[in-house]
Amino acid sequence: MSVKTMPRNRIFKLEELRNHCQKCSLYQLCLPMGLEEGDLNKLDQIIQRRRPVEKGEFLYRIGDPFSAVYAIRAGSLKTFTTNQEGHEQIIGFHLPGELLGMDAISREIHTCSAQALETVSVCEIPFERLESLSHEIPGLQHHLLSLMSEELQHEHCHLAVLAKATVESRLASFLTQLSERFKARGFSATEFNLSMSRNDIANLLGMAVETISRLFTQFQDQGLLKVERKHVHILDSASLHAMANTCSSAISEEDDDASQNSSS
Amino acid sequence: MSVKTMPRNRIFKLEELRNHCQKCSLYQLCLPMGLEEGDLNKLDQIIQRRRPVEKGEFLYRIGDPFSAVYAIRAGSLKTFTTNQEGHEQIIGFHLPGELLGMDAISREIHTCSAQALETVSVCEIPFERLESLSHEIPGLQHHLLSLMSEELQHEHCHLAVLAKATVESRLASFLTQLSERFKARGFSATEFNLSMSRNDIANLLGMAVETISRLFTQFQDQGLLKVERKHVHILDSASLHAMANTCSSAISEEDDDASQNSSS
DNA sequence: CGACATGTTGAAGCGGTTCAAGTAGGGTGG
DNA sequence: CCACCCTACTTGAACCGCTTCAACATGTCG
Repeated sequence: MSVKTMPRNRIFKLEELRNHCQKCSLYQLCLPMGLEEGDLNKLDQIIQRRRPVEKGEFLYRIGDPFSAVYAIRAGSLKTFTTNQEGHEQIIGFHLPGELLGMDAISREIHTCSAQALETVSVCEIPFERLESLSHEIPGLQHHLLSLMSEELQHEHCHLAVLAKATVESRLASFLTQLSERFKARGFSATEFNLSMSRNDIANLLGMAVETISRLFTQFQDQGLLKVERKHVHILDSASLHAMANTCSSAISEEDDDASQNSSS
Repeated sequence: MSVKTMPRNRIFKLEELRNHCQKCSLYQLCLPMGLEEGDLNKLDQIIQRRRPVEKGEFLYRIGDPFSAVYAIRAGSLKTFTTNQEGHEQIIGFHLPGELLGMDAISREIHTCSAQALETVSVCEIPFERLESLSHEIPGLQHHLLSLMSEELQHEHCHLAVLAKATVESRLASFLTQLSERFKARGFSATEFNLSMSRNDIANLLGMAVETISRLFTQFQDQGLLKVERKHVHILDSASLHAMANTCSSAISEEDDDASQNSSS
């Protein structure tokens, strides 16, 4: 019933371990989507809370054996691969409510590293137990597949951006998507802090840091946004969105009113 | 027991519908991996064979309702998205034994189009039935997740290539991976025909057709390969592989002897 | 307060695109 | 079977978007 001996990680207060998913603010984003209360309890029982991962620390590294997936409760991370020459390529930034590590399923070792951009709190979900639970709970299996499918769609858009988009379009696309993700989490879509460095953004978008810097100034001069170090305030999200020219599958259902909102 | 009324598609001879997965040469690549005989039969019963898809025809298009995934039996396809301006971005080329369409799970509509590069034969697998079968068959659920995880890994490498690699490195990476995929299917790893046009390759790798053309001549001059129209003969796969500089997760388990093979 | 990381701005250089022209297949109809 | 066309591919030369290099500014942390 209660969580058994916890592997090498300090655990949190016991009451937090019970019925936590129901209380979690990330309810819709994370795993429990569409599950019934009884099922939620079952899920809760296999979830472990790990001690916070401090900025710069790794949640896992390339080559680590795969044993669990991680749901982000707070903070943000970056995932990246390394090529033969040791060059680091950032795959994505990850926000609360997202599930990390599913790409390791087939090889049973992690194929990218996950590093905290700020202090991060995660739920560790042993994958074997999650998998067997998916056999009992119909919605869970579908939800796992669904999450991976979303990840694929997102990568497809990222591919399209890297393959052909101009630098303006890349940054616009990045900011637009980030804005929408914040919005989905109940934060402001127009004002937020970047937890990642310019270097990380440049890396993700396949360009030079200097170019990112120049673009931020350019966007500011054009009145698209205000930026001061990490803080970004989007002023003209419609233009930014038009500039982004993302692939059609990236378009959310509420795009129309999003562009109406700020076209004034 | 037998397959019911087939939706709008001509069906093949009835005996082909029975126990087919066991006889299929793509046994290890496709779905049945690690399943027992009884399970294979269950799977076989939900699989439908569609009439061949001719070159240029679509298996599905962006926006089509998602009802099935497709296992490629013969031939090859390309999948691509379209951005707001209508620009087509190729996501990947797909060979026999691969499963197509899983990226549509979450939205229940296809987010990319799949078009045949040559005459293609596919097994159509109604997704709802595949999903419920996954509840009965433990290995199947894992296999589905595993396939999607592999797809993610592959996209990660593609991302890394598009973000930073030089044009030489991109084409080398493309050829190396294609070669390995042919090898895995029992074809020659050093001699094969490209089913896609130079245009398609250029699009996939985010560069101009002219550059692809120049690179093929350059590679030939360097003695890395011989190429005549669609036919490619790789002469120095070791150098090509070194040039590729792919992300480490792309490295297959047998890379060592692969590079030894041709380093003479 | 100094030292180091991070970010900004300017100027030069180059990798790859774009434009332009030409070549080669491959299919069609006479 | 050949003449024809059209598409796919190749090759050359000019151009330009972005990177690279360099110098400086600004935060941040011990």
